[in-house]
Amino acid sequence: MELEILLEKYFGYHSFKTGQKEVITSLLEGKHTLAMLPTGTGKSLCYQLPGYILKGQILIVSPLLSLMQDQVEQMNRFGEKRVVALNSFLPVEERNKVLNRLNNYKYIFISPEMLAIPFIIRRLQKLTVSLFVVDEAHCISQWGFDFRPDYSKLGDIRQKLGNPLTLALTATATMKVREDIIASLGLEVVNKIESTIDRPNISFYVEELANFDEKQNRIVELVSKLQKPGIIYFSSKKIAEQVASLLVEKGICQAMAYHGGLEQNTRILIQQQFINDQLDVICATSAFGMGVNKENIRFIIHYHMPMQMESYLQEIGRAGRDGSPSIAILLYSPGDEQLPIQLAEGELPSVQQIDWLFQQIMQTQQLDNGGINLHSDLRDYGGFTEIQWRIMEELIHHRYKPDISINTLRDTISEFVKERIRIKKSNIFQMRKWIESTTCRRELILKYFEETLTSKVSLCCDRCGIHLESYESNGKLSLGRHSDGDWKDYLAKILLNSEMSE
DNA sequence: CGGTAGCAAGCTACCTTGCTACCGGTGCTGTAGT
Repeated sequence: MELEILLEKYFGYHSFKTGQKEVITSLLEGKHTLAMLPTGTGKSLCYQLPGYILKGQILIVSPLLSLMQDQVEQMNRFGEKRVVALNSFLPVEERNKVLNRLNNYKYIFISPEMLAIPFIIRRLQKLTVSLFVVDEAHCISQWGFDFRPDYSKLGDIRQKLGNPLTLALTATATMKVREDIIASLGLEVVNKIESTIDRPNISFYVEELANFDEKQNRIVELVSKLQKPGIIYFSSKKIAEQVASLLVEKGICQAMAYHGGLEQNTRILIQQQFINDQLDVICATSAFGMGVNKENIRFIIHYHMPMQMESYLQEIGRAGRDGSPSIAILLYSPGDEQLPIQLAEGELPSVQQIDWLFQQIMQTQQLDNGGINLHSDLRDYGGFTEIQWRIMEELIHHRYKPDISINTLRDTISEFVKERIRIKKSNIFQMRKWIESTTCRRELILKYFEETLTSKVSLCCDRCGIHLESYESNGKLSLGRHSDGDWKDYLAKILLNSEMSE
């Protein structure tokens, strides 16, 4: 009862959404908690409310600067001023001020990278962190092994902060990812609160097309007929821009491309315009989506397949937050899996590069108790990308021990890299298996997340095709991609049927 | 793997064809003074 009073007092809500109270109760009982709650169920309340009960600071690890800024602004609007985002947005002078009076803040948002800086940890150690929160905790597993290695240091940091009570929040995590999160954070006993990942109002549709041109034409067709707004996902910044221009030139919709290559301000502007309904369609790379709270997204089209089922689920999960019927369409051409495979291989250093680097180390460097000193010239000569080089630095630093030989070190690192590529390829293969499968797509996704489908939804997927079959039996329409007008009618019928079934 | 940019050869006088090399996604970040 007491929790409801706090909820009303500080947030103005009368009742909790699914899972919130359970998570908060678990934390207040002192249990480390892994909460898997669907997006849009107010995950941030799960750490904000305990802040009014627990003494000391709430430290929230967040993956994106923009996400932190949003949270801080939102909390300020709710009247909570003791909030700060400790990151590189904060000018140095101000950052020092904040660091000198951290005690005045109740909620501290921080990136894993900043959290890895010894100077920052020393400051944080002076506080009493009563709750350590990892927001979007699947990033530990998705990014921690290579792209953002600081994600894998959170366990050490937790320990340095005195093993505080911990909350890991995510919307999509397989059993394996949940295990990664728990192991990486060094948690022993964990209370898991999990809700289904199924989104019954999102239908699945996979369509095979011969090539690039067909895909492009199909996108034009689909976007002109589908109810908007929507997002189209690409694995290439250039193609995202091309398609956005094409859609605008043809007068089909207000579209803009969104990817990591754009200026930070431009990105914020485009996202805002989309949220405010000034844009119908975003042609995006995987950079788009985290923290986008838009209720009425009606379709998600995949021009390229994502690199794993988790990413796919996260991306399509941005549709239909309002509960109305929405559709996820994936366009596939044979051989599409080659692009993600190339991306996966290119992210990690190759075995050849590793061998070369260790040759250089053996020829030119002396080992001392400080470990291996890597000269940055080697990066350029060895043709390492920024990410590959950082992975090498991390691995060498992390796995070097004075009592192992340099050859052993090289071999362990090579093995690690090979294993990572094997896992990534297997994720891509899983994705392709789903695309090619002839059975119910929803059932397969749930199976992938170790869930079973309990009740069949009326608008499921192209494989279930209940509505499609009944449609065809009228002898008029089919969902073939050659039937221009039919598609619109088909969707109209989908929407009508679902309204009736509600 | 598949698309494309850039260049050279081939064929005929400006355009086509063919070869090669290359690219493809996600984000964070301490500083100054001794």
